[in-house]
Amino acid sequence: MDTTREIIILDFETTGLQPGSDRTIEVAATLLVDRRPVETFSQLMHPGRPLPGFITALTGITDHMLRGKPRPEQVMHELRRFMGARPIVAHNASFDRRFLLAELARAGLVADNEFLCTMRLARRLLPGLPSYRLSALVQSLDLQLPGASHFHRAVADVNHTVALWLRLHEAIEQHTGLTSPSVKVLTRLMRTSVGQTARYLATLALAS
DNA sequence: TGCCAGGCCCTCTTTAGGGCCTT
Repeated sequence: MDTTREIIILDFETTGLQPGSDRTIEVAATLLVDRRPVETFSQLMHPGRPLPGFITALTGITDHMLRGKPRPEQVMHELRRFMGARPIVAHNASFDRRFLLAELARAGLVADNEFLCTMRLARRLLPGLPSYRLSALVQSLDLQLPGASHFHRAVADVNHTVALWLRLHEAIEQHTGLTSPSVKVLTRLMRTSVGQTARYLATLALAS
């Protein structure tokens, strides 16, 4: 699927950093059609163990909030249907990709969706910023959203990632004239070294 | 028992090391 006309913006909250031993506790996924949010899937999940104190402090999610919630492997079936084969966008996408594949595998599912990373794209399209963590980008690019100020909750982080995704499209259009870059172009851009980005964007501008 | 990721990115680099980013 080489078009970004329909795309999924994804974010997981988890019990830690290791997909092999940690579990997902919250997911949010927003379907964008022609860059407009159409539908959001979100769900808290019970990881089957008490939350580390650090995670409760980071996310605000408590054991009490997860009581009675479905296990991740139950939620993955619904998430898989919601995402379909659409490309997936996430901030530091390798993290969410590894957790998605691990939880899908526990549910007996697989996925081969393309992944696009707003952090890697931002480093190339918006160079010179002091930090590329999501909260810092939201602040430095003035992307704050009403009612979505709590970072490290899945829906809020997805909403901020949507805003960043749209801002990155503005930058691509400014540099190249492309209004709807393909997955292939965005993947190539992500894999271009930071130092070679200007050259690649110039190539795209000439071709468009 | 003790320890615990993975991958990108920069630079005082490439026979490497450390910081960043995700939770």
